[in-house]
Amino acid sequence: MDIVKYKSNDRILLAVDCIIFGFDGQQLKLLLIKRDFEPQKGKWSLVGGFVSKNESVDDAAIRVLNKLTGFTDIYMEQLHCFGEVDRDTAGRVVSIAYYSLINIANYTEQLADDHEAKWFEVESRPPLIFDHQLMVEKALGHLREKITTHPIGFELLPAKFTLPQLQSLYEAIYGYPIDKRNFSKKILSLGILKKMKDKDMHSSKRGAYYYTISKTKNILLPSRLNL
Amino acid sequence: MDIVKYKSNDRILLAVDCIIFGFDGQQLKLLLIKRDFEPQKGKWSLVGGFVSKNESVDDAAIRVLNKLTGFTDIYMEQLHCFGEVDRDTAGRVVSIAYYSLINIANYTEQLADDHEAKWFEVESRPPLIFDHQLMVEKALGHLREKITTHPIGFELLPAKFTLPQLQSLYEAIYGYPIDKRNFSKKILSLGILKKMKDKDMHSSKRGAYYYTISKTKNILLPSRLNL
DNA sequence: CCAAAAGTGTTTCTATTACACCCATGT
DNA sequence: ACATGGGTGTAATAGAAACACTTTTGG
Repeated sequence: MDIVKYKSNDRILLAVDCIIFGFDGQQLKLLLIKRDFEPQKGKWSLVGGFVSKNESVDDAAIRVLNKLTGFTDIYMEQLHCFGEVDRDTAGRVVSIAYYSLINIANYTEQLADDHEAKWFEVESRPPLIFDHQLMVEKALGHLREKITTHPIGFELLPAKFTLPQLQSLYEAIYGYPIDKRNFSKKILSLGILKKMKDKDMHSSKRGAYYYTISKTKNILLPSRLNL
Repeated sequence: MDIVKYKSNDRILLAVDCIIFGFDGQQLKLLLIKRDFEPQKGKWSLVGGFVSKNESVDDAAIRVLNKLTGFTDIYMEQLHCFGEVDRDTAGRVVSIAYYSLINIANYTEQLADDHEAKWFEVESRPPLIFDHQLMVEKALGHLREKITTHPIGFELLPAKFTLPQLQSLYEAIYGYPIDKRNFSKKILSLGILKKMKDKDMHSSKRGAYYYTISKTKNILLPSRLNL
């Protein structure tokens, strides 16, 4: 198969780990699993897995995420390669971290039970194994940056969402409150939201109009949001 | 040494590749080498090397760069992991790409000759092996983004530089001209440059004042440059 | 004295921020 | 009728962009 083979003996175990964000309407959440193998069995951990020889690293990340959630078509982005020699206590493993945004409503209790997975509020997450804390922190920073320059927040919400919901999401990610007049002005000025005729009547008596993201538009923001 | 060993057989060759940027006063340059081993021997390539089992991925990148340039203390940042199955025609190799900024003046002809290395203008670089083109494009995008939010441009210049030099650098990276009045206003307003008493008399009869970056200051920009 | 690059301010315009009241409805 | 969250506009401020002339000095 290979025409030339490299001589190096330093083959290394490659893993992917996935920082999975969700949003429950109030808070930014993180999906963690109870690790079911040694070392550190029983501790909370990001979802991960080894990259096999005949799959791309991206595919491995997709596979790992799909196994846990059953979803395909998940927003996922490579974050960083974590390559310290002793990051995994059981041997040399280099890990490529990905983060993904999923609509928490699609994630059932059943799925969580099957994998001993649990959603944690990001800010009060438990201790994690290895360098997974580092990964989460880095992912958070990236997410905050990304959401100000690209319209990815919608991935965390249902297909139909209200402006107050979207604003809560931004507030949860940024960690501070935003003026709602300025928020709606700016978000709507992007021209990527389409107002629906119907309203969400759950959150208030008056109801809040639903919006959808109009996929026809180019999803690159002209500038940063600066909220 | 290991308490627990993972069972996976899918150990993979891990490489690092380095996109090395330099600036000659006019143009943004890229340091490439003539590959001296198969496959693709004789083609232009980024500098790279395999990650050995007992060094971190970051250390491998530093080692590779140091071997080529002799420099330590180089600005270097991890870019992305390239993990397609067939990216390397000689076998499964996953590569972690780094980009680095070096002061081209410190790089001697001797060093270049020793490694069959050559500086190319970024915009007219030769065809590169494997997915190295992709890596360069991604690095360029990152560099453009990074230089608008962090004061890293100085890494490409000598310790003493003039404002016109710094502006040329930004222009080379952005690929378009900048108004010099707005540029100096903005750069100086950051408060991280220190004006020297002496001038660079090479570029004009009048001479241009030298500046240095005052390392005492925090090197995080308060905001983006937006030039 | 002239060519060539360095240096410097003001105005216009655009984007961001701050801020408060009315609306619709279920109870 | 009232409490609750939804929706909306304007004025002040700050930042970005556009723009042209004077200075210095080697040749």
